[in-house]
Amino acid sequence: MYSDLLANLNPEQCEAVTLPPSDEKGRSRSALILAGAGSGKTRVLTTRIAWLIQTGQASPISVLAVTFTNKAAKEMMIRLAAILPINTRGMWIGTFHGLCNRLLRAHHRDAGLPSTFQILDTQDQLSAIKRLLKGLKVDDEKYPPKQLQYFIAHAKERGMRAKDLHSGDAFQDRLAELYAAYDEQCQREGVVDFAELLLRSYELLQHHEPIRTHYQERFRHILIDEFQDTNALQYAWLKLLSGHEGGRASASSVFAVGDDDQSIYAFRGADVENMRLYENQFHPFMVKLEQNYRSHGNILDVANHLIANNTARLGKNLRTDAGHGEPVRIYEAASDGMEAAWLIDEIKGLINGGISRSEIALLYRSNAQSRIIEHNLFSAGLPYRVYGGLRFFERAEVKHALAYLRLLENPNDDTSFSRVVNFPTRGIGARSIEALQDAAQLQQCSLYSAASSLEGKAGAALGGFVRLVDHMREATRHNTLPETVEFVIQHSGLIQHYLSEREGQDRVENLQELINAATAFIAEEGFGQNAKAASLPSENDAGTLEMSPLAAFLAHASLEAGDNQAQAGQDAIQLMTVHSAKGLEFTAVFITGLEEGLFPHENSVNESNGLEEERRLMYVAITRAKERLYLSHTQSRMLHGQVRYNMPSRFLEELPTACLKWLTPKMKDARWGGGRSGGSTWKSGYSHDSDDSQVFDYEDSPAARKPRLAHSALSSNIPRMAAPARDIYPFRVGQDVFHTKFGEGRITALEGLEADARAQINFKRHGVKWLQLSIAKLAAID
DNA sequence: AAATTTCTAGTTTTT
DNA sequence: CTAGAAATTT
Repeated sequence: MYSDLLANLNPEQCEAVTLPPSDEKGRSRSALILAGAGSGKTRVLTTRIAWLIQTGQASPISVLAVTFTNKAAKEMMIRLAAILPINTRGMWIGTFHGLCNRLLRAHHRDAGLPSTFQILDTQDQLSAIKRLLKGLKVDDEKYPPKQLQYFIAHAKERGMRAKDLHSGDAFQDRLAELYAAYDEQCQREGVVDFAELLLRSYELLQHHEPIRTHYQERFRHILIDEFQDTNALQYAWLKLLSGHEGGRASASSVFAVGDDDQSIYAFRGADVENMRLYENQFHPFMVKLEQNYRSHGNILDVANHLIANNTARLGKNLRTDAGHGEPVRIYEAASDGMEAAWLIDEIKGLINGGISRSEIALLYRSNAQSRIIEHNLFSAGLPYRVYGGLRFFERAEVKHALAYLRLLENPNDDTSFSRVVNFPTRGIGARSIEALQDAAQLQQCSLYSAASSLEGKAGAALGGFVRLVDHMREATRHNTLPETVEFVIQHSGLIQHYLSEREGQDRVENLQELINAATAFIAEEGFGQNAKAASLPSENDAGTLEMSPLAAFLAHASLEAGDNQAQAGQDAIQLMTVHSAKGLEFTAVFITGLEEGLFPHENSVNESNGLEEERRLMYVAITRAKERLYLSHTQSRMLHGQVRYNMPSRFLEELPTACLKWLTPKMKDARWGGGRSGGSTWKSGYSHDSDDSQVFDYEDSPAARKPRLAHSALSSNIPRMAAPARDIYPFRVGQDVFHTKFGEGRITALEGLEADARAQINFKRHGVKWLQLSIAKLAAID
């Protein structure tokens, strides 16, 4: 009986799960679930699928569930398998890219792709672009490969082909030409980049009516997670596949779950606007999930209060049944080193208090900030784990091995060819490659085919390489996947190369690990033995059936780059950027580096809507915490080899004071009569104890009430250790100054020493400027 | 082809 | 400052 499915849901969740997928006339109805942080979003999504199936309203094969990350897809799969008695393998649950890959494999002919097409990851794409520019003799100073890569990706994310782009601007038009050339190159080589997976499958559905109809009729129930992160192309794809394009009579029921307040990927093309578009075009039922099961009251209040500063929200307020809990603690340090030292102290306290290390997260806005924290954790002997960085399938040695494997599948993949033609070195230098590229250009064929046609010494070496690859392909024809991987690692000479290298031990291990990964892949995906019998019979219309295990493994390697340096099992403190913390939760969370310029980041302040995205980022960070939340900032920080003095983040000003507890005294200051928000000055005193007897409350502390004028900090009775480097400057951050030409302004940063010393000043009339202190005539205003 | 020096650009990230 | 790329030397 399906009622136990719903037994543990609150009324909102229950309403969402049981929304009718169609009305009494049999027309489909869609839904938009606004799911706040920690409101049980994944649970609603999976229960919805289970409910549809168990009530007989949907068969497993009529369900399509889309997520953004493999992790989310896997989690949904596991949870579903636990609820449903059926085999979930036949269901289409996966990432946009994974599902599109599946679609394109099944219909590669109609999509205009070879059956062996390979997927380029971001690195591969960049090297393909570099190669393209070189071949076309394009000045890569004027057209930086990175910029072209961005241009292409963004065009594709908006559904634009090169032919759709003509601006009249010569530079833009040239970029579009290069985009066209890039697409031609990819087509020739039989490779697709990430955005192409989506665009190509969109076009497949668009141009092939029978295929489109087939999938439209099959997928009667489409569910989408993290809807706020969709880009224009993904939205169009959804609209087409669900049959909402052009008002088709029997559209599918779409169930979208998202949180506009957690949209933090606009910088890579995500568009929250899709939520409003969806509302207007799909006319969905709307349900808000505002009950939070994660955080204590004070933490939620802080989050709600902060995010209320954003305009253009769909509007939502989280509430909890848990008590207020601890106040949110704020700490001001004199330097980044001091901040890290305080973190260590506080963490030790938490651990002594019984919180396990893996339940403590240290968050920062940018990766560069992790270094000093890591250093201090290391010195203190506290185990930690840093998220982000190189993942397994992105490591150079692994990519080399994969390149050989890809050549077995698809010899026309010039990116892979270039990567390993001379690695390990076999006497094929830059000159030979150039000759080869010319030959390939002339014959309009791949480097691989051109290699056999080349004469002379270079030709001999290249011929050797081609024969090596051909030999490996022949020899492994009847091998299992792990055997093939092992054979290639051995016979390509990769293992020998790294064995003879001084620091190659780790790389050798990673290559060995690749064989294990292949073994695990076979076991998990059920390739080889009786997996086919186990899957649903209706799967043969599309899916993994006609893919060779090697092709599937290569796609898997591109689409799922694997874990970051997972020190799994170890109980370690978690370090990561705020972005990568999305979707996670911890008992105790520290948000560090809350300074103007860092968080919000200086680059985003000038972007349109940049500040609101930064604020959402802060909202995401805050809502990761279950019981304890700490916010810290410092007066000075080493950045790019220079000491910088930043003001406290404006976000600190936007928090409700009743929920806060200052571990260091704070001083209130006069504000601008208008203009930018924030702009308080903080007293520079600080207590080394994090003992609560030293705690100062925002409004009530004696230090806060005592007026302290700008320059008094220099001559003050404040503890000396507070601001060691400050006396170097005749001014300080936060001070108001007068300039003969620019008028009144406030110092927002100081940097450089002696003759180099300069101040960043926010002038009332003339905006933000950097002025050399040795030149500019500045007078302090009392 | 490997080793060394010089230069340069430094948000956020998944697929 | 400092990682990674590019240029240059050996």
